[in-house]
Amino acid sequence: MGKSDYLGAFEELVLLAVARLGEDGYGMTLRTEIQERTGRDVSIGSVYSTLERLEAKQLVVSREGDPTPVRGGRARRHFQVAPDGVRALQNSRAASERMWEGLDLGAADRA
Amino acid sequence: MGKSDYLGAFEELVLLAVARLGEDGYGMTLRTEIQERTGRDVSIGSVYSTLERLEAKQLVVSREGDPTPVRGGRARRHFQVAPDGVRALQNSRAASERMWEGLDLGAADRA
DNA sequence: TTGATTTTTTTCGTGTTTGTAGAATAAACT
DNA sequence: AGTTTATTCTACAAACACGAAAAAAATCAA
Repeated sequence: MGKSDYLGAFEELVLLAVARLGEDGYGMTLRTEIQERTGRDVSIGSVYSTLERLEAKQLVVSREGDPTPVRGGRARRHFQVAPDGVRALQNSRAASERMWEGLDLGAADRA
Repeated sequence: MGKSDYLGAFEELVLLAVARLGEDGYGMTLRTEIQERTGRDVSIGSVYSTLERLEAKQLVVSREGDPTPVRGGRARRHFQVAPDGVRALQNSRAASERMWEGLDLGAADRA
């Protein structure tokens, strides 16, 4: 029942952003990374709830950021990809590649 | 509000399968195409409800199959990718490529 | 030739998971 | 206290998933 290990579309985006930003990624920067790369407008709430789901599935791990930076604002929560997250991304990419392999979209359209 | 033109993960899979099979694709064959390419077990109900959603969004079009083949069974409903569907796939691929671009998953993991 | 049976495919009904957004809250600095 | 930066909460919509049920076409049996 609905319990599948496959990534949702937005989950994959967030997970990729986490992977890209390495140890420094956190809610705010993950959001802009996605926005800049995809041109898509992303609400911060979506990012956080997705991060929570990814962490529940053990695809990412988080840690509290240093609470002593020279700036205002609450401490950051940094995210990193967990081993299962790497695998999930690899699988997802492999499946996608197989589906795109040799496909000519023009032909599909013309037919 | 929740109204986005972005493809869901499974929607993209189904749309790609439709594109691959050209004019001959219909529920059953689309299902096996996805299964064979991705190794993922797909329920027929999911395929159909997704096809309906895609058609409502005008990403695919369907037509009744010839009801005179030499075999039992109900007539087929064939699907083809519509112009908007082609665009949706292109966009989705472009975004994905930008997110994967230059990413080293091993590095993300080691960090 | 009618109607029961088999085959193939689609439709329905229902429950779960993901996606989306914004308001509320928290924690740090000045 | 006020400002800034960031996360958590809440609520609802959309997407996904499954199996049972229904349809429609062919075949078989009398």
